[in-house]
Parts: sequence; structure tokens; C-alpha cells
Amino acid sequence: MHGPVVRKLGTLVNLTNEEITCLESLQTESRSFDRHATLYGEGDRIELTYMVVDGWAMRYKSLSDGRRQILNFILPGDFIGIYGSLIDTADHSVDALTRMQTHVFAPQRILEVFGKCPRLGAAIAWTAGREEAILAEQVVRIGRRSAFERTAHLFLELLRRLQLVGLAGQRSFEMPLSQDILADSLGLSLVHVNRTLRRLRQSGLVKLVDKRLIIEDVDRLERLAEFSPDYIEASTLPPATQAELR
Amino acid sequence: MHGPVVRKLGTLVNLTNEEITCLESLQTESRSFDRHATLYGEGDRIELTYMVVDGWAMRYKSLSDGRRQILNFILPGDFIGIYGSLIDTADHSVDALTRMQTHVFAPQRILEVFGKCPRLGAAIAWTAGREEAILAEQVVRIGRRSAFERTAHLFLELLRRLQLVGLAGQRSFEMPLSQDILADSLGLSLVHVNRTLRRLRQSGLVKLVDKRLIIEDVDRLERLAEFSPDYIEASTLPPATQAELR
DNA sequence: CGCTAGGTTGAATACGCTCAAAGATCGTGG
DNA sequence: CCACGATCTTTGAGCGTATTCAACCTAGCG
Repeated sequence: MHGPVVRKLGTLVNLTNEEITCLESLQTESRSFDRHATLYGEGDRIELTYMVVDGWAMRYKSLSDGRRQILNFILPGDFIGIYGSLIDTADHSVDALTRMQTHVFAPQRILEVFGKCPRLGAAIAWTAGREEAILAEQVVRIGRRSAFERTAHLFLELLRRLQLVGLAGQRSFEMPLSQDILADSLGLSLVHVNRTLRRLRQSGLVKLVDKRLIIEDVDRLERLAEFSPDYIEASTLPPATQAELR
Repeated sequence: MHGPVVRKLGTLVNLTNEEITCLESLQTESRSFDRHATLYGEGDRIELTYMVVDGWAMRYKSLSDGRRQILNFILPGDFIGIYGSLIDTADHSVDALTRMQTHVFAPQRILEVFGKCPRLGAAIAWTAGREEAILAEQVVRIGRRSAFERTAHLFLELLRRLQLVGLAGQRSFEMPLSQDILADSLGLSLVHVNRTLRRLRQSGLVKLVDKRLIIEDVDRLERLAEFSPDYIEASTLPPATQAELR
């Protein structure tokens, strides 16, 4: 069984054995983190790149008076610090939200992959593009959606992203997020998140059992939140690139 | 005199003549757009990449009921559709905010540059990373700052970005944005933007003459908005990459 | 058993929104 | 060159969504 990274990149291009070997060359060293561990903080030099095998993390920024905004959530299959070879100090922090398991390597290793396995390199670059698309959707969510829509929309995004790596069912997934964390992601107050969740529950749209989020009617919630999953899934690399990278 | 792209990339790496030639190979074909022209819309195939020589544009998403959120502003020196070789349909739209002048080329040309002039390629890739950093800052701005801080913060961002390409003075620049556009960038209503601008004016922080924004006291405004320009400027490429790309 | 982290609820307040209408500015055609 | 329409700005009034403050409840863990 392959890890979440292979699974995710595999939906994009059919990885050859050589490419899988190439990817595995990045997976020589493992490192795990406890909940609340800080992988790196604002201003730190970025010396390492991580591939997340298991667990959740968050990328965030803090203001001096304690306000905090979560930029996005990092899930299994995601990379942390891919831009390490291009940017030397971090402009945000990354904390583990659960216990995490990762592979670590030097950022320059990515550049080597581009040379050796260009098609795999393209798939990894695509990953970076998708990350930007997720960030863009986060801007719209916070800027132009109501608290109700925002929350629903985030849940649907998490559902889809987790499905892509085989960690969510048709309509449910483990969600290790406190309301406090949700608030800082959604740009809302903790109290208002609590009330919004209640509304979502009372409308029969979601159920929350233990830490598992169950979406009662995915279609209805998608319509309500005007959610479209295009920005998450890989269609394929455009034909031009496919040809270019042979 | 070189264009804004050379100027911007030049702050990052000292471009050799060969690299400048390499960059100029992307500037063979020009195209200009009228104000309000749509470069591409959500769902369109991305077939071309643009380098902006002059004029402003915006990247935005719309909801079905007419709500609109601007993701970021595109200024001279910026690229549009760099991910063209990786993503085949656009998940957002790009409209010209003023008359624009650009250079166009096929997305795959970027890949060629990576091969021929790797250091220049790295500088262009850095550009993409910076774009993500700007988007991240937009998330924080909208999610966790007050209307007053938001507006001030955006103005400072625009000042710095324009200074980088030589299009702003020490404390002022041409800003071709209506309040309606500002509102959709800041996640506020038009009316509230108007009132916020008045407050900024009455506090003696900014002045708006014709379409020129003058920041009365940049330091004070930066402190007030908790603005730090690190995410905009190039420090340098990290040493590891410099070595790698020789 | 007591502490801490997280969840729930109420009450009062405030920030920003909507609706509405009236000026100002600019480009264009008569 | 002026008049007209279109676009953009300004202001008032009332409202609503989301915030703050505060308290209490619950579960898990040492």
C-alpha cells in the first residue's frame, strides 16, 4: 500500500515505477511531531521540506495583539515548505494540530526531482498551484460568504481533500478541530462558530459525533454553500505539458 | 531602459546579459487590452501567459448572486497565468482595470526558460511564491483586521509593490481603483469603504488627489496597520539554490 | 479529586450592511 | 460647447450579523 502522496499524485498522472522510485528517494528520513509542536515559525529560516504522511497541521499568521488567522489546513499528502529552495525565511508559522508523521528532506532535493523525473516534478509543481487555489478559495470564503456558508464550505473542502487521499468516507471524516481553531480559520469569533454549528446541526445538515463530522446531505450542503470541487481535484495536466515532459 | 519585469527580477538576482536575452525571448509578441476587458474567465482554458508591462488588472471570483471577491491586484511586472502549463482551466477571472500593455507567450515557454536559464527560472518561480505570499496576507487582512486596518494595509501593500517596479514615489502612487473595486477587494461594502476612506483622510493619514493616493506618514500608517513589507520584497534566493543553479 | 481544555449559552454592544437619495465627475454625441 | 447619461462618490437612517464579556457546564487526564 502506498502513502497519501502517491495516492494524490497518482490521481493526476499514472506514475511509472521509475517515478515512484524517484518519489521514494524523498522518503528516506522520517520525523514525527506531537500535537501543538511548531514545525517552523514566522521569521525562521526554512531549511527543510516535509511530506505529511499522517496527521493535521495548520499554516497561520499572528498579529501582535493575539489575533490569529489560519491560512489553510495541511493534511496527509501535502507538502510543507516546498518553496524552501526559493524563499529563505518563513512569513508564517506551521503548527501540528494532531500527532503527525512526516518525511523530511532538503528543499534542493525537489530541484533534483525536476531534473530526473520531470513528469513527477510537474505533478509536484501542480501541488503548489493547487495550494494557491485553495488559498484563493479561502479568500472568497472569508471575504464574501456568511458565517453559515463559510462553515459549510470549509467542511466540504475538507471532505473533498480527505477523499482524495482516502481518508474520508462518502459523507464523513475525522475532524480534529476545536471550535477555537475553526474560528481562526473562518475569520469568526469562537462564540459565533459555536452558534453557527448549532444552526447547521439543527437544520439537519451536519452531525458531529465524537470528533467525526457527518454531512447529512452532501448535495444540499454544496448547493447551499455554492461549493464546487474543481479547485481541489486534479483534472489532468494540460496536453501541452504532457508532451513537453517526455 | 528595461521594463518592469526586468526591474523586479533584477532586485532578486543580478541578471546577466544572457539571462536578459532569455527573458526577452518571451517578449516577442505584444498585446494590449482596454479597460474592462476580460483576459480570461472562470472555466476558460488557459492557453496563454502574459507579462504585464503597463496597467492594472484584477484576479477575482464571483458568486451566483452577484457577490464578487477580488483575490489580488495585478500590477506591471506581474505574470498572469504562469500556472498555465500545469492547470488547464481557470478557477477565477482576470479583468483589466485600466488600459493594459502586455507580452504574451505560450505557457510551455516558461518550461523552456527553466532549462536554458535556470537561475532566471528560479527567479520566475520565486515570483509565483511571492504571489502566494500576497494571497496569504490578503487572507489575514480580510479575516482578522478591522475595516480601517484593512484599507490602510492594502494601500501600503500597493505602495511597496509599485515601488519595486519604479511606479510609486516615497509615499504616493497613481491608484486607478473605484471604491466599488476597493470594496470587493477588502470584503467590505461600497458604503463602508467610503466611510473608512473619510476616516483615513480625517485622521490625516492619507490624501487622495485626482487618482493619486498620498500617504501622509508612512511609518505611522505601517504601525497602525501592523504592516511589514517582508512578504513583498526579495531578500535573495537562499544560498543553497544559488549554488544548485550554476 | 481537581485542573485544564473545550463547549454552550445569555446579554449587551458595535461594526459593518442595506436601502435610499442626492451630488460630483467624466466622456460623448448633438 | 453644452447637455445628457453613465459612473462614481457621498451622506443619512435603520437594521442585522457577528463580537465581546461573562458565566457555567462537561469530559478527560494527571
